[in-house]
Parts: sequence; structure tokens; C-alpha cells
Amino acid sequence: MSKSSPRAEIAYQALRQAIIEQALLPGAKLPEDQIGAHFGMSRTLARATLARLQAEGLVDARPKRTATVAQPTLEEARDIFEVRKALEREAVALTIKRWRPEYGAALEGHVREENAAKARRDDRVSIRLAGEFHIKLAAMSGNKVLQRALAELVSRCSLILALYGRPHSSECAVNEHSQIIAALRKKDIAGATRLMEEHVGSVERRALLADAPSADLDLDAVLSRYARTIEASNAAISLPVGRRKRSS
Amino acid sequence: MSKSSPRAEIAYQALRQAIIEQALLPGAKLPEDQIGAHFGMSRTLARATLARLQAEGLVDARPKRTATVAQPTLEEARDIFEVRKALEREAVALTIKRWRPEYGAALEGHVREENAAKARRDDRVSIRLAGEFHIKLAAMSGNKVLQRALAELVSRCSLILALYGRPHSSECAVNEHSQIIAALRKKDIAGATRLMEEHVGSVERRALLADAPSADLDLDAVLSRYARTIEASNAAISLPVGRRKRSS
DNA sequence: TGGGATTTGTTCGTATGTATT
DNA sequence: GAATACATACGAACAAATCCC
Repeated sequence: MSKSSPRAEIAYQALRQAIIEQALLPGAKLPEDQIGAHFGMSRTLARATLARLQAEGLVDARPKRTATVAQPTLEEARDIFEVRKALEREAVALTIKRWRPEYGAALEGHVREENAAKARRDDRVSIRLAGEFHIKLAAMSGNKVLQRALAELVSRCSLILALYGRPHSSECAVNEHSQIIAALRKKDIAGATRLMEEHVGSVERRALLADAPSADLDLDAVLSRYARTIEASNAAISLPVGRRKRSS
Repeated sequence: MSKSSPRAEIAYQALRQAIIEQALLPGAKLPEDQIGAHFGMSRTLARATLARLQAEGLVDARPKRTATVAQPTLEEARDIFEVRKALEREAVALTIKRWRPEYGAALEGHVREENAAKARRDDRVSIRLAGEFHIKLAAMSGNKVLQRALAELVSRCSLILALYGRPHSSECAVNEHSQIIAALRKKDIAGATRLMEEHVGSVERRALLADAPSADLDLDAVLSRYARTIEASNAAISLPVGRRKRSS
């Protein structure tokens, strides 16, 4: 793992968390000055952490422009889920090959945490733990490169959820995690990979359910979606027309 | 794709090429000043391109230390090949699903270039083209994220070859590429993925054949390897004993 | 083990480009 | 469309850490 300056490492982790937990929404500006000042480091290091986040696909940064939290396109979102599925399959297969009983206990402990967070309606922690389940499983594969790649993809999936999914919907159904653990315990590679594939597939469906972004990027689409809903439910209210984007 | 300043982009491509073609060997120093001066840009941008290369695993960079061309460990090398195999499988499957006849022609044209380079013993171009075959195939999958990830892994495999393989051995047996194309043409997913898996496997075997690094990192191992060879071939020459590493 | 050369990390002023009003 | 505010890019100079002999 490529190390960086201690303060830069803290900044990196903090920004990453904030983006994943949807405290910083896609499109939010990230000026070098501010994040440098906030974490008590120079712009040099602020730049470095932003570059790192950019390489992972969590921030967009073009020359001479302020960096922002990334806004992956729908196409990119689909691509990300596709690659994620392929790597999750690999992680499951490798983990089963070197399975140890402790692994099951560790994963089940994690699922208990997930349930606790769900129970107290702690959305932020729920989102984080849902992703961490997959990272822990990847770690058990014993392949650090795979673990890193999956961590990156899982983060980007959280970002996609923030962009296209319902606000604050957590990523995973916890019981699906339990089913996967059961299959791992039985060393059932075919079953476990199938369950994992279905699981990630259902996350994807939930994330990309909306045919248009939920953020105010496609004002027209959002408004017409609401219009449809309202019309269907009786059309009692007349909707003011928003400023139209010039058709390109 | 995250864009960067035009000059920084040139520097990035040039450094990447130089590393892949083994003109810059693993361990070579990459001072910010020098690469900045060489490409006519400030240290600010030099730093940015180094950060990018670091994120892709092509350079090592620790705080307060000069960046160097990366030296992946043997373990990391194995992990990289493992992940690469998983993604190559995916690329093959996706490409077959949206196969077009032009694809076959394009890939065969590429193989002709590879053969030409091999024929005129142009090692540098051979190494580059061998990798590019896999990138072109990944591009045909239609998945940009997959393409990027595979490009990164293929680069790192070239680096591994520079570290552990024979010097200037090109990465791929060209005829293996032709066999893969034939299977793609038949839309034979099972056959194509199997061929691809075997192909990458054989590259890996060639790359990691040596039980010790060929660079002067494990002086003892290198010396004893030579000693063995020489002894076997008659032991006419007495070998001076090199400086021994203190056993940790 | 020490000391000089090298290189990174920081700061400031200025210039240039972008976004907003 | 112009003017203004904002943020990044550059260059130089300096301190501190590291490398190398």
C-alpha cells in the first residue's frame, strides 16, 4: 500500500468517508485551499490527496478547475457494477479455497453490527458497514491487489447510490449477506458466487432504478417524473414549469 | 477519463512508455525537478503525474523520498496476475457477446504488426504491442472501466517482467493471440476464456520463472544461482565470494 | 560515523484562467 | 457582455529531511 504523509493520510480517509457516507454530495466543490487549511497542511499535500481520490474515481478534477466530488454517468455506473461483479466472484472463489472457521465468525459479527445500525436507523453507519462487509470478504481472499481494487469499486458504488439511488438508502440487504456467509461455510463455490452475483445485481437495480438522476442535474427529467407521479395520483396541483435547459 | 494538463499528459504517457518498455528499470529514481525540467513544466505538475503513476502501481513514492520506478514484490506480482486473469475472462466474455466481424480483422492486423516486430527483433516494440493486444480486446468489451483497469494491470505485468523475467523477453507468444482470435470468431466463450487463461498463465510462468529476482536485490541468491550454473558446467573458474548480506 | 550534496515540503507573490454577478 | 471574485499554476527561495560517499 502506497503510504503518504500522516496528515495527508488522515485527510484522505476523512474525505473518502464523507463522500461514501454521502455527507459530501456529488458535485460538491473541494478547493485545495480549504481542505489544506482544514487539515492543517499545505496546498501541496492537499493536492496530493485530491489526486489520489481522483485516481480512485471519487473526485473529478480538470486542469485549472476546482475539484469536485465525482458524478459518474449512468453508463459509467453500469460499467462499474459489471467489473465489481467479476471481482466479487473472484474474491468469493479465492476465499473459499483458503477458508478458515474464524472467517465465518468474523463475518457474522460484522452482520450483527449491520443489523444494530439498521435497527437504530443510523443511515450513515449502515452505508459504511454495508460496503465494509464486501471489503472484509475481499481481504480474506489473501490477495491485496484484489482487495484494493474492490475497495475502490465499492466506494464508487456508494457514490453512484448517492447520485442515482434514493437518498440515504443503505446499499445492501443484510439478510443477503447472511446467505452468502452460509454458502461460504459450506465451501459451496457455485452457490456462493451465484448468491454474490444476485446480491450485487439487486444492489445495482436499486441504485440504478431511477431512469434519471435524482440530483438536480437533469431538472427536466426530475420535474417530469414528479409530474407523472402527481398526474397519476389525481393531478390536483398544477406544477410550475422550471427553467428549461436549452436543447443541445 | 480524468484529464490533466496537456504537458502533464505528455509527460505521463512518456514515463509510462519508458517504464513499460523497460528503458527505465525498476528502482530508477524520478526526481520531481528533473522530470519537470525535462517536460517544461513546474514541479507542481511533475508531482501530479508522478502521483498518477503511483496510483497505477508503476512508481513507488513515500513521503520525503525520491519517487522511483516501482519494484513489486513476488507476492504482489502473483496477486496482480491473478486479478488480471479474472478481468481478462470478463473482457473475453463481454466482447463475444457484442462481437462484430470488424473486430476479428482489427485484432488480426494487430497480430501481423506483432509478427513484424518480432521478425526484426525489435524488443521494445514487441513488448509494447504484446500488451496492446490485450488492451484492444478489452476496449471491444465496451466497458471503459474494465478497459482502464486492465490497461493498468497489463502495464504492471510488463514491470514485473522487467524485474523478475529475462531481460527483453517479450511478454506474449504471438501464436497464442491468434488462437484466441479464432475462438472469439467462433463465439466460443468457454474456449476463448480457457485459451486466454492459459495464455496469461504461461506469461506468468515465464515472468515468475526465476526463483529469485534478476536485479541485484538479492545478491546472495543471484550469486548462488550463478555458482550452481558454473559448477554444473565444469567449475573451471573459482568464484570470488561477494559481500554477504548480514542475515537478519 | 560524519558531512556535503541532493531533494522534498512549505510559503509567498504573481500571473492566468474560470466562474459569477 | 463586462467586471469582479475566486482558485489554480508558476517560480523562487528557504528549511528540513534523506541520500551517498
